[in-house]
Amino acid sequence: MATKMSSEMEKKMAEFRRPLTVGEVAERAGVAVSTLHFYEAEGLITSWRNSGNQRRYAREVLRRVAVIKVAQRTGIPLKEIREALATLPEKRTPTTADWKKLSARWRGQLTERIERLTRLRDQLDGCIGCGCLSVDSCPLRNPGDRLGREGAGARLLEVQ
Amino acid sequence: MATKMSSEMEKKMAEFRRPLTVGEVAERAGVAVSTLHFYEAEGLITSWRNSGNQRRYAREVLRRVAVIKVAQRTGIPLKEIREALATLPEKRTPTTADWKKLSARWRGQLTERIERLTRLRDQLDGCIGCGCLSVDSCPLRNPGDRLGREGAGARLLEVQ
DNA sequence: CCTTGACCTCAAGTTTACTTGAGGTTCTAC
DNA sequence: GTAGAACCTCAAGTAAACTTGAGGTCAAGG
Repeated sequence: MATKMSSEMEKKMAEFRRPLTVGEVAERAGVAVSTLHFYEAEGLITSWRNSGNQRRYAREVLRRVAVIKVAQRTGIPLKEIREALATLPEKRTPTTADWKKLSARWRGQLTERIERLTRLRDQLDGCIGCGCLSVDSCPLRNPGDRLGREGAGARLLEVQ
Repeated sequence: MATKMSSEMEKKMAEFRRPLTVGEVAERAGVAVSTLHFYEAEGLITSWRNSGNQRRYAREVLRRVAVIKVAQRTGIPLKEIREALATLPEKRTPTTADWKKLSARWRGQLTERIERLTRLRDQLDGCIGCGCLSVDSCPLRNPGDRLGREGAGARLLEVQ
């Protein structure tokens, strides 16, 4: 009984397993076909070819592309994304735990970015108050009260 | 008595008024000389030339460059920065109020960016919880519960 | 005076993340 | 079996924000 199923059901399962074409992946993932070509060339995703040299994708690629997009939105460059993705197992389909690791890693970076921007906004608030961005007294100009003798005003800001 | 001053004092005032060379501006502003050339070509800063065709800058340029850097850190492209700077009065040296307007404008954009990133982080948190980034159920994949019929999953995210 | 460091211009190169185009092949549906 | 959509490769283009390089001028100190 458990091994029996309707031919309808079989069809659906076959459909679910069917590999995807670039066009399908592009549409479902919301990216251009050329982007998928590009990601493949950059080693971010993989595919195999059918007899006519056309790309075929496992459904997993959809999640991968989604992850790439999310990571990008957090401001992470593709290079780093590729490195992070490289930590995923190649043999088996990545598990929940695998994806969790990536999420956690990026969450940290995202938090850092948010904090940096928030600090900047607070300082900008102060500067609205004082109307300044003054060369001598503005925290945006002179973080940590270094009075720019070394002429590193703006640069120090970037580092912080 | 009020009109008298030592020659030392006079020297200092003269020094303070003295226009700056590119090299000086570069060092004090913490940017490369080539960057200043570039900013000038882009209409972000201005200078005049001495008899030997070398650039000379008013001290005000230091504040301008600082403002540019701050704006950039909030993620605003040079194009927009140029437009914002163009609202400053050309005749007189910008006042506190003038700079305030810019700060306020950018503060808004900065806040928006922070909020966007924070939302993203919250969603990522959810996804760490569910370990997913699942095609069907993850808010990062399907914002606003649109189930991607239109295949606009990831793209919609960008817009939001 | 003369050297040396600071400047000058203009063109071209760099990085990131893709897109566009040309020229040609494959697939699908009628 | 044929039209038209979808696919292929490879080179080149794009945008942002600068940097680098070549070839030449200017200025300040000894």
